[in-house]
Amino acid sequence: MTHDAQRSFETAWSDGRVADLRDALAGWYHAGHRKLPWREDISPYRVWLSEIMCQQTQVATVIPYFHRFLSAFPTVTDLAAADEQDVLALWAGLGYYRRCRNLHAAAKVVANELGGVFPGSAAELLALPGVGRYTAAAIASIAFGEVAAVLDGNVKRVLARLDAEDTPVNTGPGERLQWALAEKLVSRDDPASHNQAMMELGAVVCKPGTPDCPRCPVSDVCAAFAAGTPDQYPVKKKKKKAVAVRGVAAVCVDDDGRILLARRPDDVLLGGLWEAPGGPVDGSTAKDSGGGEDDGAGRAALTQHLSERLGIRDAPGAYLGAVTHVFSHRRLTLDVYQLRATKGSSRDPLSFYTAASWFDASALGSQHAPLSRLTEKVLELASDVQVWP
DNA sequence: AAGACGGGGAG
DNA sequence: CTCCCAGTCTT
Repeated sequence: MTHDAQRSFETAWSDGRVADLRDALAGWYHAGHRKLPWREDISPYRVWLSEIMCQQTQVATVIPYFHRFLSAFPTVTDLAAADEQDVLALWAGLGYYRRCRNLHAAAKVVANELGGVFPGSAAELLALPGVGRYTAAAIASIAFGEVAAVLDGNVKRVLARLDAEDTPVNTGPGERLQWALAEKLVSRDDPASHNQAMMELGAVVCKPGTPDCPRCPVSDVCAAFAAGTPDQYPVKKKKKKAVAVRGVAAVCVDDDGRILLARRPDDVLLGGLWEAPGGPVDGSTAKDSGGGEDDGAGRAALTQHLSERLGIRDAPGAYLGAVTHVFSHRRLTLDVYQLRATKGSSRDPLSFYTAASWFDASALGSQHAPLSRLTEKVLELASDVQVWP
């Protein structure tokens, strides 16, 4: 932060204002808060699992996944011993699949190198894969009572409004300013409740758009409320829009109703998941990359991908239609073709996929093959046009 | 500093 | 449509 920002920051947060904030926040939180599964039977394992799942994911989305994981893997040792494909299959649909592989890797570290006991400090937790500054502080404070501040999307919004901060929160200077303020404000007596209260406040009162200031316990120490401009915070630098891209995929079903799927490599989009084989169509880099129709470019790209990636040299058959899917940084139009089953087409070494296998199409969900929502859309399209019964 | 990385909910 | 969500990692 700049020297001026540092000085105004110190001036703005007198000991009295800090104490008022902590007390009002604690009183509000203890008077009633959401009952969340990971707030009961607190253990490092449960807190860690919930924090990883909650990264960039809404609480309501996480809850059913949290229950399924705990049921399948009651302890970190159980998780460490599981097959990674089975862990991914339970994670399927939650997104950001790197989180899942990091989760599994961290479980192995804890189980195999640390005797099944989680590190007891934020500094040590930070060394686990998938655990950054936020998550390390969350686990350390909630599970171990360490005085370590958290800064997530909720807290950023709360702090930006408390200080009417004009520095964009999604920039280096803005982040440094906010971490410093969060560390200054965190309660020395009960950091676990303080951190959860800050996030709870952001989630249920100090919401994006129009906050519910009349119900806010800390409005009397809030600069944005005093100025009547809470809706103007947090200030953010605009993100770039997702660019449109085009792809092709083949639905290949044999006479026994089994479908050919291939597993994507780890270090790519949707890494480790299975899909109907295909790949990108290198179109013009113009705004509209085309797609959504049966054309020569799509057929040529699919023919090449099937040959290079799987050693399949048959040409695509009927055009089944298109599915669209939006990622955070890509807007994909995927053209789907049928492919005549070619049993025993000898397979060259896989160049992109890490595996290829036939799956019983009527029981895909129970075969431990993790599928993305995109692939589910492809299978749904094929089912709609009755590629298989 | 900027981009990659999913999917769904809310307005 | 847009924005956002109990962020982390790589380049």
